[in-house]
Amino acid sequence: MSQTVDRALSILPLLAEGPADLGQVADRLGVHKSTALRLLRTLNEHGLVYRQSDQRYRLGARLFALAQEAVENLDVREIAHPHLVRLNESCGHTVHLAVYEENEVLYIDKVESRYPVRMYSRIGKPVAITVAAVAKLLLADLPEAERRAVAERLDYPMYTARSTPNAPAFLKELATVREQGWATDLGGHEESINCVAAPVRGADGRVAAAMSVSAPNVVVTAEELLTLLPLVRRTADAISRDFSGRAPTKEDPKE
Amino acid sequence: MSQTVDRALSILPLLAEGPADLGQVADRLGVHKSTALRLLRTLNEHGLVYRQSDQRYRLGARLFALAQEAVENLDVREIAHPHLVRLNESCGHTVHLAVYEENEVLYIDKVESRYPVRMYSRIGKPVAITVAAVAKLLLADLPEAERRAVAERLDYPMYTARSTPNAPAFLKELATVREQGWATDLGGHEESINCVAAPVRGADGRVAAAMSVSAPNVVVTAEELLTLLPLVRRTADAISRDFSGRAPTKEDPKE
DNA sequence: GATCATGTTGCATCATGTGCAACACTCGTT
DNA sequence: AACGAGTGTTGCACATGATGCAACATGATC
Repeated sequence: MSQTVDRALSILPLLAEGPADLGQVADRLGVHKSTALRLLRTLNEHGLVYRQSDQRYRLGARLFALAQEAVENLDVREIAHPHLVRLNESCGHTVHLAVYEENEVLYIDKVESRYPVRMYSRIGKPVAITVAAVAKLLLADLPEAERRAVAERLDYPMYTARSTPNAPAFLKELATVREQGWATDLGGHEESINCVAAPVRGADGRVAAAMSVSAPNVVVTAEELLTLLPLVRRTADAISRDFSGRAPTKEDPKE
Repeated sequence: MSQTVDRALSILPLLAEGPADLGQVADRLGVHKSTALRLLRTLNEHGLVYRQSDQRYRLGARLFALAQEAVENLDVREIAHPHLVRLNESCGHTVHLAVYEENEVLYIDKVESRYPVRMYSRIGKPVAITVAAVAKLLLADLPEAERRAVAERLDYPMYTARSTPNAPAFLKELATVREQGWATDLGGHEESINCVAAPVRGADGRVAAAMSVSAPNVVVTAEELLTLLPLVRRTADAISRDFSGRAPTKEDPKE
């Protein structure tokens, strides 16, 4: 669309791989050094790119700040947070909130387990989309055609023996999830970790987000974790009510 | 420098305030709607901006992913992490790692407290620069002139009665910190929270990062927390050794 | 069904971004 | 010291590509 901006933005993922100097950037963009220089300068002025002491460029601090502000401003997140905390208080395990956006599912909130053995994850980190319970819920709600399309173009890494192996298996699983209105991940991502998840729906009934409770085998067995399902579903429903009750993506409280 | 890119990037902070529609964006940029549209489209293609169901734009998912990758790739962070974990295991409190970059100090790593009462903070979030112990260490090491300049242009919000009130007081504090090689924040940000911090130095002796241990009054008193100082300093020194031993910002292991 | 607000497209104009070539600078080499 | 390789930087002439306009589409409101 806009060539200049397109080039400038292409620099970001490139730098995400690691610091690079002017020449490398110019080469990989396929432009003259002077052009790359001007683009980098502009990015630098906006704080998206930082020039370190050895003159190489890397991603800048403003990027974090922007991502921060963005995540803080998500309506669902704000509404859901207190519920997640309460759920964590009553069961003690790690609680996640995730949304789907253009082929990615990502965690937008997390309340840490109170047990010493924790699960690795981070807000903003893309989720293992083919196995995570929250991902199943979010994808299961997509329109038939899109769901198929997404399923087809995904990779199916075998994190463990229980990982979803391929697109047909995934679609089958999505159908089940869609049917029952909740999802699990029993050791599909990490051998010893299980999750149960439930959907948060907006005013239009579409799944707007998904929340899950995760715990390692060493703390509770899968069966024990499943006994939490009603509680998880109740929490998700409560969030849905709060979320769809007011500001159904439409009007903003302020401005 | 590059007008088009400059305009496009100006959209990001604007959207960080909250979702906006095409008209609003065009107005605030001072350009024609069609121009704003093309810029937004380009941003959208790169995933930095997302178009929500009501047609308004907001910051997109790729932004998080980028910030994630960027933070994962920071050399200091990678090297420091195991040390931070070990420190957390031996004292149980929240451990932070922070760096300075262009007028901002931000947390780049964190190990959560094992106590139920936790401190609010998040990786990527800019730190209260005038009071945080880590900020003092990072700023204290800047060259005289820059330190002065930064101190002058900062705001000095009075979070509590113990917050640093103004530039002269801040510079005085920085001098002390520089002298003694460690820093504290005793209720300067949140009334009930205290921190002790120590610097991580690169091969050139400059402060490359700073780490801190934080705990609320209800868990340990300020005096008790101060007894951890030697341990914190030893940890920071260990990180410094690891960090300056190899890859002192110069050559990259790979490529 | 008329009116308004908003998003979208095609196009002519010329401002802007482009690559080039020359220059500055820092290293490491002899 | 002098040299040369590698890299970052500047000024400039050219034409590409970004711009605003005006016309069209869409959909909400009355």
